[in-house]
Amino acid sequence: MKRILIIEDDLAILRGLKDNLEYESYEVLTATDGEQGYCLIQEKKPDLVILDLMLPKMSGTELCRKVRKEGVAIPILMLTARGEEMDRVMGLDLGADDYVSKPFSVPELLARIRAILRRVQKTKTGDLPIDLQFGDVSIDFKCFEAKKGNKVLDLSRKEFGILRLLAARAGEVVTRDELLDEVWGYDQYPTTRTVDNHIALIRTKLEDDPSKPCRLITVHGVGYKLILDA
Amino acid sequence: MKRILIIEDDLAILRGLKDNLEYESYEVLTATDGEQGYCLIQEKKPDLVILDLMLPKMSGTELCRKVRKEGVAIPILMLTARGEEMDRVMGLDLGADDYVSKPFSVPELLARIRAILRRVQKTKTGDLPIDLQFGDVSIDFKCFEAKKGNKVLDLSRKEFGILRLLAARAGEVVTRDELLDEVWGYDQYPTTRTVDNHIALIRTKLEDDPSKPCRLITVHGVGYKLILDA
DNA sequence: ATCTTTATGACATTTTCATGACATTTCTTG
DNA sequence: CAAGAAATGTCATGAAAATGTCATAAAGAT
Repeated sequence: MKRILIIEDDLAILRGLKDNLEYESYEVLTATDGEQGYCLIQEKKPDLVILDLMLPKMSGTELCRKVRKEGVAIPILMLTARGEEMDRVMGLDLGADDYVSKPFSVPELLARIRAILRRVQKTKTGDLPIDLQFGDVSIDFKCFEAKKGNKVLDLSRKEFGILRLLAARAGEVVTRDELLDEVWGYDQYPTTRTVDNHIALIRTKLEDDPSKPCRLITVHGVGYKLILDA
Repeated sequence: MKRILIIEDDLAILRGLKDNLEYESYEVLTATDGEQGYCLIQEKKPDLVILDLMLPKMSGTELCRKVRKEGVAIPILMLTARGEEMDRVMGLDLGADDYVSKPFSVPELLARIRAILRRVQKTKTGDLPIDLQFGDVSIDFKCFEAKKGNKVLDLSRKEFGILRLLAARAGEVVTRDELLDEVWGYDQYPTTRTVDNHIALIRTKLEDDPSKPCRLITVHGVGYKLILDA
């Protein structure tokens, strides 16, 4: 679940936002002044900060700059009053990721939050491989394309996901539970047997001899691993 | 060099602005009524428009709305008289990027112009393509024209928008949510099914066999992608 | 007003997925 | 080494989810 920190001194707005965000099932932290907010960023490492520009103790401007100076990359969404505030925020290049003018529409704010989180997510999966190649198999995770020799393989979303995780940890053994958590997510609970079935299906698609797998190896009692160089 | 169009019927103000902007080494175009201004926007594609609210032939309000309706994203800075006008502009969301009240300070105006241009620079979604060509289809996003073979296709604004985003990331899969955010914007909330319908419609227009798409490909569970070379 | 564009919903179709039964393999333990 | 237990492979099946298709209605433009 994503954790969002709201830093806002207007209690009405703060309350309204908190309720809305919690309803969207985000975990919400709140602060009513800059210093408190700064501490919470350090301590709780939220996934996103909603930051009012005008704040007691430390202004949003100052806070934003300070946080960025420390190299913290947490996405920040600025709340600003209409008019002059707006270009001051953008103009000063504070490093905010987006901004919304008060009074704002809640659905729009939610949409922007989703968009920011999605962008971050995308750059974060940068640790995961974009391309994968072994033997005569090549996979492009960005385009969702896979080929064996010059034959196009038809892989499903889950299959791409499984391969991507295995590839990210090529050679290592990955347990079924890890696969379930990463590929399926925490809100779904299929059995570990489901994983086996998917693995078997992937084997039929990209092993030379699916009954004698030499890429997708079973480690009995532990999990599976992907062998790139063979 | 950035090109700025000033639309203003008060010749004294017009002249003053032009001189100042040219001194700042912008390329300056001028118009003294709404219609003329509208034509110049189409023809010269300025990087920014400074628009007086009260104009002969076509008011700034009207012009602004019209331009935005056509999907033109050129940044607009509104000039308004003090008082009620301002509220009216702010209240009606015309789609202007900023407002300055007369009488204005020149340095402030210049600062705002810089801020807007910087902002636009940044948010310009990567570099969206101007032209697109694949198979017997060619699309000119600048002129909003599309042809298949020698037949003119009439694509709607949304359809152009969708194709443009897909083209900007040709080959990659683009999710429905990304399409909704980029093409529709954050202030509208159609369902993801709406995207499907638009895709289907586009297919009928530019696929050879819409029931067997080979350009606009569905990636089940993920999104759509555009294949240029096939 | 008339015509286009757009959004939405119903329904059909396709794809993906989870599950369980049974076979096979691997491991363990005597 | 053998037998049983546990883990895994294999396959078929039904359900669920995603998408295609079409009709309709609202919104917007001319």
